[in-house]
Amino acid sequence: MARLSREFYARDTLTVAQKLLGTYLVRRLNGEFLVGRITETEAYIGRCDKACHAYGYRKTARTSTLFMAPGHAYLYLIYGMYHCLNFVTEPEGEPAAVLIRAVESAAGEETIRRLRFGEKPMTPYREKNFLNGPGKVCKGFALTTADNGLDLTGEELFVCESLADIGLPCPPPAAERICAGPRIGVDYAEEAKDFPWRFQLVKE
DNA sequence: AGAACGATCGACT
DNA sequence: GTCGATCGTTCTA
Repeated sequence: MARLSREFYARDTLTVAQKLLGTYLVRRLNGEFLVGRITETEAYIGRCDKACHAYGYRKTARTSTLFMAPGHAYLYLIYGMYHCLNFVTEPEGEPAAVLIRAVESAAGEETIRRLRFGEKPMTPYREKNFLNGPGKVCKGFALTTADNGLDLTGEELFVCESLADIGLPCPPPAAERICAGPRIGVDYAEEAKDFPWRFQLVKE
């Protein structure tokens, strides 16, 4: 199966964060493919970014994942009850990552719905708030700290450019552009709180 | 050992 | 718009 290579992730984090928009997150769970089209990302760069867990190259048990080779998954628990999915970027030794903030379901939707909402019926409210946040993405794709450190060049979790890469039909391309803005929930990060390092696809 | 806090979400006014 | 849930990580001592 064609998938993004380690070289894809080994680049500048701001580039990777933008290039990931429109690609497909693929999670293999019990033989089924759960797929989401990535629509929103944020960049975190340890070298210079006070919002990054590895700011100033701070290496602890948690941040050690950020020091792995590019193309690994960094998952952590936030607020005691949610998880966040990131992809490690930059050449190995530069701790940095891209946070996956939102996706649109593209395959395996039945399973994703059940993981996300249990047996609760869908409503317009739930439809609107399906996978539009980092904790929601992890819930819908059954990702937890148990998956921390997964190699994205492997079979369980990876990203591909096109649905054709995993043998699925491709929807027609939409008219979209990239919009940049400040990141969410990092008001404590002093000057870094205003960095325009959040990227999303918006319809024309 | 203890305390503070968080890259969030959903219920509620 | 506000607010509480809930617990691992990190820092201080």
